[in-house]
Amino acid sequence: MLIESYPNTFARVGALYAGGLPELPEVETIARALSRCLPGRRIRRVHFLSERAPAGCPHEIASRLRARRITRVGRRGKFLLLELDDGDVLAIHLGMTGSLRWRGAPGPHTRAVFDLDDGRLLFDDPRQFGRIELSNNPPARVARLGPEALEISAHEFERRLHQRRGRMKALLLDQCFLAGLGNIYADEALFRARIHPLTRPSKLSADRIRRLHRAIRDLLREAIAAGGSSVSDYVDADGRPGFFQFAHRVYRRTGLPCANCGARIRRIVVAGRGTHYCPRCQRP
DNA sequence: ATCGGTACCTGCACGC
DNA sequence: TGCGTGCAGGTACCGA
Repeated sequence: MLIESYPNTFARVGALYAGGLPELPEVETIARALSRCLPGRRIRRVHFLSERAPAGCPHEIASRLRARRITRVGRRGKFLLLELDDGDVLAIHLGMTGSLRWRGAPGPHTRAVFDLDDGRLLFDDPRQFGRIELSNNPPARVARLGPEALEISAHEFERRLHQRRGRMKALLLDQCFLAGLGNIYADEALFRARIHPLTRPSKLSADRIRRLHRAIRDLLREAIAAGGSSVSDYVDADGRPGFFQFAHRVYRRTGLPCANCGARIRRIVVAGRGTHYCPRCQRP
């Protein structure tokens, strides 16, 4: 989430935790916002406030970044990519609670400060799952990502599914299989496609797979549209009504009635993650 | 090779 | 009231 006033947003019903997990739509929204202000700017100085944030030696990264110009901002999966004028790429992963702020003051959870020739970018991350990595080509973690969730064709999606044998929920979370989905959108996509999270890919009909492919695409597009609209003036983008409502048909709605059939939403653990589904709409 | 489980981390909800 | 405990999850890593 790109936010201007950290404490303000943080106080907002814990939105950062309940629904602000940075998945593909959030990172895409941030990338679009940053691509309007970062390209062309030069990095004056980088300061890491946590040893954990940088993937590698913080002093070396800061030194290599000094005086570099940012040429382009992109996204790959959940990675934010800042391309530099010397060909290096700064890959930022927001982890679970990471956020970026433009032109604010450091707060209690600020882990990195990027002073630019005009402006300042802050990296906040309370739980410190986020990472900042600098490399002269796509980092290994980025290179081994699967196809983009929004770009894969239905045919390719089906082909890759048939190569795997795990549970559908675990598969959707696997970034090597498909890049961009997190726990929220995995649950929501399976609900839309009426697929039980424990289903194995070999049990799915071609029609069901096509429905899942479409569900993922529609879900992510809707989420980006919602995020994008509220972030057009990202500077005070700390209120985005409508976004989280749409996202939560099953996610963290345990015990509440299914919007489709009224059955109570159930919660199980799959691949170590809380997994929410409708026992009636999503039969095994 | 592939899969499932665990560690990392910290704010918060909950119970005694 | 205050403290301890468990939970949340993206990714790396480990062992089977």
